Amino acid sequence: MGVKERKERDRQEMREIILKSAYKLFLERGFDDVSIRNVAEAIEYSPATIYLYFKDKNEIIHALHRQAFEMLNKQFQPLAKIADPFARLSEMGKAYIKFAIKNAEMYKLLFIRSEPMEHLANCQETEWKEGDMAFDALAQTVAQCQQKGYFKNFDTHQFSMMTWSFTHGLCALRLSGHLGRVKEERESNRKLDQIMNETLSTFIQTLQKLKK
Amino acid sequence: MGVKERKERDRQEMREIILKSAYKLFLERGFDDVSIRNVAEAIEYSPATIYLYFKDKNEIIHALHRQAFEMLNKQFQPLAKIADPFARLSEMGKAYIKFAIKNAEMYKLLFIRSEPMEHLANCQETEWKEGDMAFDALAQTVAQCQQKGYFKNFDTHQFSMMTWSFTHGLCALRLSGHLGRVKEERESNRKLDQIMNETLSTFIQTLQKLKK
DNA sequence: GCATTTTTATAAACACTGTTTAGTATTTTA
DNA sequence: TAAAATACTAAACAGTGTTTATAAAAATGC
Repeated sequence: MGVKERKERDRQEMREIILKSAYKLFLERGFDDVSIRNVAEAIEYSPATIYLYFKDKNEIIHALHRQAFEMLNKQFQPLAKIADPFARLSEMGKAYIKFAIKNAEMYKLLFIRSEPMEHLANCQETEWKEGDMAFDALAQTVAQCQQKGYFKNFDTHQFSMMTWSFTHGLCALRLSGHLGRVKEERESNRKLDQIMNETLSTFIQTLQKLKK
Repeated sequence: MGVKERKERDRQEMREIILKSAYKLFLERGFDDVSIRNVAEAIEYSPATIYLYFKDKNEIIHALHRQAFEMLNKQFQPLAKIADPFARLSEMGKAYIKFAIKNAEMYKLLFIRSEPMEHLANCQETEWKEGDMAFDALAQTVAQCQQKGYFKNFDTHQFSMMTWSFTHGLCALRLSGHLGRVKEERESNRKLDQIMNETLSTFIQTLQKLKK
């Protein structure tokens, strides 16, 4: 009588196959240039079959969104062992930027696209575990910095929001192509990666001076 | 023999009509939900006619992109009369955020969408007057702050990049719907506008402490 | 003024998109 | 083995950006 269980396993397996294929195609061609038909062709099923396993394209997006968040959180895990919280904060910034550059399409999915957030809102999900986990890692580090005397008289949450806004802004400008269009960067022959590192350094320097 | 001149005027007029209609529809429905056919219907011409005046949809986007930049630069103009450069910098941040919230679709066009930048690259345009103007307004203010003793030992350009990254990041997170999904913000009943202002304040405070 | 060339506009088509429906195989259950 | 449930798909629907062939209108040359 394990039929139902096996069917459920098969179902999840098929979902995984679809997601894996979609993920691969998204990385290759970018998000907007992959259609349901492309995914169907890749897994050698008809387009309609996809809709037996996912409500619509947004549900696929959202599933990948969760996976991408797990990837990002994994990038942060090794940094937990850095004892000095300020050094850790700095390395988190670097890791964040590195992730955004290396996984551009995934980063867009995580933080730039509106669809995943809209899907979340449509599902009436009030929680958002993956997102909270990533932000908490930042907020905790900020809190520990404050315990060590940095950023005194700042609200921990507000301060964390600020650092996230900065780092995201830098990544977003890079991925949208705006960074390379700034006059100074156009005319210099510095690589975009270098520009980003320098801008991050400027921010870290700024924070460093806040140690009372 | 002024026929050619009149025809050129008519041509520009038609381009304006198309742009005006497209702009209106974009504001109403958002960018992705307006098709060439919608624009054509609004101006009571066939879709193919649009292609006699614009190479493709991207050229329309780019034309609106330029107009949006002029709008943004106009928002900054009144701030030029603020004598204290630090106060001006602060007000520029506020004006920037206000613009992003009030003209969400235009902001997306300006700084989030990749298409306008891609179009710029495809045209082999090396210059970017509108963009430079906006950034220069920021860089000049930063430079004047430095003359007054703020942000000493920082590179003007790097520092300007940092402030832009922060402000853009904040706006981008808001417009993509991520801001309202942060745990603390979910659970508080503060308005998103208020959150943004508080985060900006935190940033301004941070900068203020950099006055040697 | 009339024929010829140039310009302007469009209907229809092309190759796509996400998604739904109706119908056919296959598998499970009774 | 017959009935019910499940898995799958071909075809269609309504839309997208864009191109092409064709018809109407306007400007030009004689």
